Amino acid sequence: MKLKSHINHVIKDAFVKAGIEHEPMSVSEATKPEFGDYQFNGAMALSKQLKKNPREIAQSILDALDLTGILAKAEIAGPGFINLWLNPLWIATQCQTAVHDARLGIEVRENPMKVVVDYSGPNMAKQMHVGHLRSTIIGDTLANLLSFLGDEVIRQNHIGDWGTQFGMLIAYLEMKDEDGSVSLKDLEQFYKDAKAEFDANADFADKAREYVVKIQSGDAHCLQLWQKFIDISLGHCEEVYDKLGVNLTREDVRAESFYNDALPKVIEVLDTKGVLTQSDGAQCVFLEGDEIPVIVQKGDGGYLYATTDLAALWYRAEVLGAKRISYVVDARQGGHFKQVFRVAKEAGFVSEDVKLEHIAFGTMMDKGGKPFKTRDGGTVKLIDLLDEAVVKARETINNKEEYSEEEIEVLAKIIGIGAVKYADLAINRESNYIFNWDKMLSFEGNTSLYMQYAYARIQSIFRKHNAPIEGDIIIGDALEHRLATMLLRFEDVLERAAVDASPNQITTYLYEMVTLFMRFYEQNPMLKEGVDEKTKMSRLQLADLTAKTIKQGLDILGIKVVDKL
RNA sequence: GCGCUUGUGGCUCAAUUGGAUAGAGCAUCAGACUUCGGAUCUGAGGGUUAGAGGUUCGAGUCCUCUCAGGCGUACCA
Repeated sequence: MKLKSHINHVIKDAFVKAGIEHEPMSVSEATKPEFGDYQFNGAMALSKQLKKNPREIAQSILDALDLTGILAKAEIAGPGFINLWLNPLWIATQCQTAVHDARLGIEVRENPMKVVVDYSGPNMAKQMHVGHLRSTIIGDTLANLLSFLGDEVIRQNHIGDWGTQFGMLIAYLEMKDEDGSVSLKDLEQFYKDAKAEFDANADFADKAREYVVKIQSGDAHCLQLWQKFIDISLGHCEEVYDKLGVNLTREDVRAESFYNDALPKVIEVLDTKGVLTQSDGAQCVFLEGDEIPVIVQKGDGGYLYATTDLAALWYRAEVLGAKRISYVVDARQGGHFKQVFRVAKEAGFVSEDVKLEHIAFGTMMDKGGKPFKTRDGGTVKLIDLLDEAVVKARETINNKEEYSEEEIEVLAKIIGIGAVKYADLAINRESNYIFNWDKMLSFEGNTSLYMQYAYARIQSIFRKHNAPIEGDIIIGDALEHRLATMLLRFEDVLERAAVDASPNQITTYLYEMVTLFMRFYEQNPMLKEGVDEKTKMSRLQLADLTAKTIKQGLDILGIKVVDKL
């Protein structure tokens, strides 16, 4: 239900009827229940242009307003606000439709867009660490969201599988002379060992350097070793994706190496366009207003990540045909993307109508506000963090005796992983994020468990009711009115979150909606004695729509729900 | 130095993109239980939105300056 847009239409009609030729601004949700459900603030903005008192303008809009359909009441307040009340009958009908619809009344986009979402992007030489968490889950949420709304989403995992370090790594893998399944269990250790060998053994170091060249020139033996290494390393990532419940597969991988052959072509195109400048031996693109150039080829002929990114942009725009390309990458790379995007457009790798965006996010911090590290100062492996989350989640489960060991295992996974994801997605992605176990595993406040609890409670009511639910939704009191309106806002919230690529708009909405439900639930009994059948059925359906909205919302965030906690 | 970015109750975060009296949770204090699962709900106190100017009907939000933090800053990604 595009609620806002429906109300905007009513306003627009009033504008036409009142003879106001300006395009009305959009209505917004009322800031307080006393001010109705929605408010229109456009009268003040128009007052200068029309050279009229804002209250007079508001009055003329009000006089022309159709109060027979969506809207039931409208009032002028303050300097010229128009407060709008929705028609309870209309709300009820819409909720009724939504609760019986698999998509909860949310339309599939009429004009789907082809969108590339670039996220996760682990380095194959290392194990995934906490720094990859945010990119992976924010990107996955964005992809889920756009795809739910009807866009054609192409997930891209731009893994780092190319570069000088791989010469050393495969030379070491060869030296170990085994299939890698043992030695590559811990990539961190493997890297350290290889480096130690590199520093201590001159022959090995020579071989490592030789292997770098050999991989790049397509030597079969070295490529085979390299492939084996990448397969095992990627397998580690997939284990993490699996635990996280992230929708990334091998088909989504377009590694750095994938663009290798296109790199000379990138330079050639830049040269043809005449934007290439040689500076200190390197091939550079100088952008107007920027002091630092984009270096696309090193003095020794090697290519850089800007070159690969340009090739990737070309591939995504021209081959894949994307009209929106979203990079979910750490905010610290803002400068890099700003430059690369400019070069891509100026050199024509990407046409003007393609939207390029850097979905930046802040760094993960510990409780003290410092970068998140292990006790001895090392990076925290993502897999360890997730395993710890499951262990901690298990501790929060009450009444363990009611469940089998297997059930507890499943529950702990859903709760633990869900908590980690929700806590991250619930804050504005651009600010730094303070990681706090106690907070994320709490049942209070804007946490995944509060949502889970509400969901489970509703399911519990249905188990108890255990009979068909029929009849109409009837908006009985102010609280039901607010809850129903809130439920109908879901699509507007999703649309907005999609435009801004900000998952926290979804979590904020879910939290407010669930809070409203909890209040409704305290005040409006369903199965208790003395509730007449019609009211009971109506309330059960509101509860049902609430549960379905929670489930759908969490599903977009990549979080599962459970019927029993 | 230059550039980007952030600054909101003790703490962690919101604020519908310029709208009404800046909202939540935690913590503190006070209430509601023979519970449709109290892992809940109700209420109270706590704010000059870092500071100073400006723009306008209206500013946490936009502009300028100051202060404080974070990040980036030529051949790593």
